Amino acid sequence: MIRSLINRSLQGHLQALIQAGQLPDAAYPPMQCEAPKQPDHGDLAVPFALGAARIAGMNPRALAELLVERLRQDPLIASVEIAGPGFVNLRLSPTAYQQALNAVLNSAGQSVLRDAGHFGRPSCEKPERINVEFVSVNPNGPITIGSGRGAAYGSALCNVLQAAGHTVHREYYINDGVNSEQMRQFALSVRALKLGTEFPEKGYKGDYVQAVADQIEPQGDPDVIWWQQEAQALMLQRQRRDLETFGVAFDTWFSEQTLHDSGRVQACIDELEAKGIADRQPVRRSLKLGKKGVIEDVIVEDQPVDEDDAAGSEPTVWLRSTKLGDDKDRVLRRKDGRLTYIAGDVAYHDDKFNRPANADRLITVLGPDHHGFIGRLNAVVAAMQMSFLQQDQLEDTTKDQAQTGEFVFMNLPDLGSGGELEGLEASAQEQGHLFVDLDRFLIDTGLVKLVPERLAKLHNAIPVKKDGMTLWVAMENPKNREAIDQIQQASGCDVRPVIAHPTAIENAIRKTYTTDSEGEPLSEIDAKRYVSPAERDACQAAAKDAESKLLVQIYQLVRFMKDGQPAPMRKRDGNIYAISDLIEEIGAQAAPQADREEQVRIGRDVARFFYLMRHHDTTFDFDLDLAARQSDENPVFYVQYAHARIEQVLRRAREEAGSLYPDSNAVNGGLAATARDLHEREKQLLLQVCALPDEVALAAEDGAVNRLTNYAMELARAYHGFYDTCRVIDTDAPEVSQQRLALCVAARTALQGVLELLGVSAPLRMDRPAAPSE
RNA sequence: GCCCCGGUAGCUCAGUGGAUAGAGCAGCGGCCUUCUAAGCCGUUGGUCGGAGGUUCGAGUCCUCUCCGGGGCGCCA
Repeated sequence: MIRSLINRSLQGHLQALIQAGQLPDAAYPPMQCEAPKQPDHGDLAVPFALGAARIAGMNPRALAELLVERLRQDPLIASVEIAGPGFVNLRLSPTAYQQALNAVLNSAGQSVLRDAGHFGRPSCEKPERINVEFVSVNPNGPITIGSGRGAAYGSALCNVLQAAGHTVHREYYINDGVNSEQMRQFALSVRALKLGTEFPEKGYKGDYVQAVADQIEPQGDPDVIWWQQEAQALMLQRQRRDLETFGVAFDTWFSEQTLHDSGRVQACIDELEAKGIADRQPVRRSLKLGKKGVIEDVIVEDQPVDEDDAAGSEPTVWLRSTKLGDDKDRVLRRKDGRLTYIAGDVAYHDDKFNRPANADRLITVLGPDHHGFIGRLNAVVAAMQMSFLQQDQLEDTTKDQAQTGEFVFMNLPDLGSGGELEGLEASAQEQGHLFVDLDRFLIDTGLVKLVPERLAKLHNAIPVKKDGMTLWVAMENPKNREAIDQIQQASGCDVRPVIAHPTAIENAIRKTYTTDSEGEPLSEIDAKRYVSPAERDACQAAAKDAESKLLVQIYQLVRFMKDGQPAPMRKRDGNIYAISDLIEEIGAQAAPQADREEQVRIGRDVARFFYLMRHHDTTFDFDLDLAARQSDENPVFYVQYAHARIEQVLRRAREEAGSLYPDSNAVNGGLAATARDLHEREKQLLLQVCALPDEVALAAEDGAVNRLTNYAMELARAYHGFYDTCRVIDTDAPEVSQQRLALCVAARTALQGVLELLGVSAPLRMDRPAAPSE
């Protein structure tokens, strides 16, 4: 935040130098400052001259000289010097610190999650609606300490994305499909325990199964499905409660079975077949991958057609996911008619994109055992988003289109601005086609791509005539009634929505109005999985597009360590280690004297913080002994203690020196009134406080939530250092005292902010642990 | 066979292409009659697994390689 203040100023200086002709006008990298590694290098360092020297054709030090000359006049900067090969090191003026501090104080008492004006929220260049799915385990057991990592990571990721300015939807997918074998086994286990019938061979054991059985009261003799639904409902209840205790809440608990019940799954399979991306050919393709995912070969295996089955059953329906980059084709419907898990996934992802408040982007958080899912999920999204293929027809279209003269075009925002679009418009009009500019209709053009009638006809849509004209609208989301009505009203035409992949249509248009070749012919390997170059291009475009719409975040394994040894994931009594057990154990050991509620709070704080300490895509050892230790080594307490210390100081200030600290407004005003050179520790603390929005932005950018635990520790360190050196409450020096109180409030604001994002509490006080008796 | 992750101080790990690679713990030595010592300060400790390459500059990017951890091969 303080950096963006300076960065703005730096950019201004750069522009001024260019305008004054002191620097050649060229494409320089942005001039930005960074935190120097060594404190004696100043408050901030600007490495700009190093990178820009070559572009400007000057040596770095000479360029740095130019900068220094201007920077000396900047009121935010106290001193400047050139160091090393061409670094410009800055020391900030009291004014700069003051401005920064006041900006932070304005956020005191606010929530970084809910208050958009909070200083810790970076400015978001492109706010998106993001659906984040996480945890999503089968409802046949409690949330384990393994999935605990996904729960902690997913929930913190959501917080970070939200603070970064996005609209986040937290979602849990319930794998409650009635034809799931695992769930059937679970139901049978519960029934056996309840009725004393024979226990299934692959049954589920453990106290929690018994607990579920105890709660079920069967009337009459219900079937297995009934048992399954009862059992999973109860298990889900437990999961939900445990997750809540762990500080994890969802906006939507989405049931897989509802997709089957409503027929959506079957409808999606039909749609995929109509598109030509799924079929019933008795073959399966798989990709032979070499290093770096290069496709070395496509293996086509014939699938046996069993004569005996032929009578009553239908052929297997295959999703040709190899066309979309997955390493093998996937079964959507088995020949006995059962729908596969992936078939449900197709409908589920389709649903996520087609809700009233649909998502721009999906993030799915999965565990290490789901690593192989990335390719198939991407294929699933690509398949549903892509246009109807029917390869031979598509080829046809591109050849014949130019002669039909039956096009209606609408503005195609994806084609970009300027010449290219105007060129298309001109050539369309030359040939007597109508070009409709959506901007004139004031419609959200992001929803609408374009309308080539003949192409649309091939997409199985039915024409409607009005004044001899039909408007075919190719949309990414053809179920958006609101948008369709809007277009209908604005254009005065009948509107037919068509689902179509924008890139495929864009290519078709290009081919019609340019003399470009029809693309590279199929390579020998590609000929084994694609019918035509057009199909290849459409599939690859769809797969690439899917990659930008679905981000799969895989978190790596956690190893729990006890006494320096890996601890088993089961407890001694054979029960699964649940996240609730972990919370209770840590709480009980770390605070044996506290009441239960307090122990749960402590257990949750420690567990969450520990899970989040390492990058999610890295295996890490969860040190159970350290987690349960109530000492200086435990980083959670180190951070929380900093907050408790601040609270203590502020309490004391109110009690003992009320004149210094009548209310927070006075602290604010008192600070603005005075300017003095800050103590080195004060500067370090304030700089650290001001780094919060930068950290949030970086964490949101690549999902690296662990940055914030590091930040929290550094911030706490800065505060502890300040606290030990700088006396806050001092009635003999009221002005300094007030400034330091303000600094405390600022530090508290940042600490509360980062802890809120991590889902860890900020305690008002922490009593010293009793000294171990000798 | 392929994919993902890791290899940095004795241990656990930080380290957006930039200056002399940093913390914590462990070791050693200091600091409580002043806001909570769950704290602070000083100090010891390094061929960043190895080899090439990219460039003004590489722990960071690319290629190859060695050693660990995990995963995948119509089960969801």
